[in-house]
Amino acid sequence: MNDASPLRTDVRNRLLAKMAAHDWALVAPHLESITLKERQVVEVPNKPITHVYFVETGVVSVVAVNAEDHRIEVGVIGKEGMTGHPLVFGDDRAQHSAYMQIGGSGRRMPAAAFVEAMKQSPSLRALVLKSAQAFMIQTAHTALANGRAKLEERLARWLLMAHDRLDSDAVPLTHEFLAVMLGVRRAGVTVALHSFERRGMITTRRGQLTLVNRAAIEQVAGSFYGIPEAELKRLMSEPL
Amino acid sequence: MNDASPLRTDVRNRLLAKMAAHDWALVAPHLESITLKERQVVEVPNKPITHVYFVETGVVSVVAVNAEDHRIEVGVIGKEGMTGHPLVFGDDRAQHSAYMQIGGSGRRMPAAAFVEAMKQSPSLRALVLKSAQAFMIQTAHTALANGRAKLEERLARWLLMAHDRLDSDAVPLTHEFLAVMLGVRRAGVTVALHSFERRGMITTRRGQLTLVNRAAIEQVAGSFYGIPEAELKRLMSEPL
DNA sequence: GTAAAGCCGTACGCTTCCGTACGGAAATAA
DNA sequence: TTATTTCCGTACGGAAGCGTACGGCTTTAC
Repeated sequence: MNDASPLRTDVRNRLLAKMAAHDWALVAPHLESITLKERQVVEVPNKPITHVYFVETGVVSVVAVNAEDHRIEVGVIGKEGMTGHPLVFGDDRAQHSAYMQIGGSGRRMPAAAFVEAMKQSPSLRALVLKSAQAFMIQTAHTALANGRAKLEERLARWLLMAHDRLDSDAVPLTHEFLAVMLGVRRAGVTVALHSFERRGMITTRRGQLTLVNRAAIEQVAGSFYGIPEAELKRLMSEPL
Repeated sequence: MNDASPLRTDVRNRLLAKMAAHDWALVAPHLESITLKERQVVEVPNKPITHVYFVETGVVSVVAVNAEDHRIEVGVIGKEGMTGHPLVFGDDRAQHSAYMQIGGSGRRMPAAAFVEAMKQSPSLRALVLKSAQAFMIQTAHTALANGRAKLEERLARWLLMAHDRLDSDAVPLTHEFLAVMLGVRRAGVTVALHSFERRGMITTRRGQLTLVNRAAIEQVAGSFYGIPEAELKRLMSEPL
């Protein structure tokens, strides 16, 4: 498997990195490096997907919304994955809202080019299907956490998922946005983060918090964290 | 599209019914009619999937479970769909627990035969991908309901989803099982169902409830019900 | 027919989290 | 600098739902 193509040396997205050489050759010409600013919208519900984003730094929030504007995050995407899963299923439009929750950078390619590449390569299809499956598992466990976990457990889970996708221990987010993602009160997040800080698990300052004791946070999240991560690892370490 | 093959006349599963003739020809020889008793286990977490089930009557619950045995239903499957979605993604094992929540009947085929048929037919792949996507949308909205809806709203949503998949207005389930699926107390379900009954929305008797005013139940569920159903319709009415 | 098991109705105290709101501190804009 | 906005800390009453439990009714098993 030759993946020593010059352009690939600085690819940090794990899907792009894992692609077979011939799939990379299919995809690379259409890739565009792009900075992803926080709050930048990536997908709009019921609108056609314009690009597939391969995140390299930063975190995308995928947020389900209903007719009464109730909303909640159903999953996050970072350097381990890609946006635009509906394309993988043969659909052309997004179901959920998706936007950069934490700014960063990545590559993107037009949806049409992605669909064309999928059509041409079974191995590429296999790879992106695994990515979609990993995301689906994440969504299922989000449903589990939403239904059964307490605020602190869910918040800890979210911090761990963000941490997994960042290169630093700092999470540049306001309480307000954490609250929106979890579907809880802003004030509730403030109190919970305070508790975490008092217990030496994080430090905080305006608009940012920093993990300082990940193990303790894992303990709070308990078994609500871990399965999607283990499954992702399994899926991505399997041979194509 | 010739779908007048003799065996197809009594096919009530919508996926099987929608298959192109050549896909049906690929699948049919491996199908086995089967009765699906309530509580019958269909998939076990982390175990290989043995069969794909095309439900014709009855309802399958797909339940996510974590290491501490917290569990919650992440989706239901009836005559509109199939079990064994991980196979569609190229995986051979189940992530979640799946079992007949309401008994019925259907057809099943061995997982290996299903995988082989998928390999041979792009149109079959396209169809089952749509089914998987529809289920994924359902899971996302379950996550939304779990995080933001009240018990009554969630219960109403569940009753509607079950009703959509049954041929009668009767739902043969105990409060206990409804509670397990929603991840709430059995007593909470009892009280909520009482309220529904007082409001003339359902009638109840031991181990069974009957919808009598579906519109009223839809009103309780509000916008937590409907999007996955609309999306399913859209996906299944699209050309392949 | 009697016993056992399963299911439902109800209750009480308690935890969690909501809705709302207000003031102050920090950052940003003018 | 000053004004404005954003963000955070805190508070209070209240709603929702939990854990637990007990008793009675219904169905099933023997």
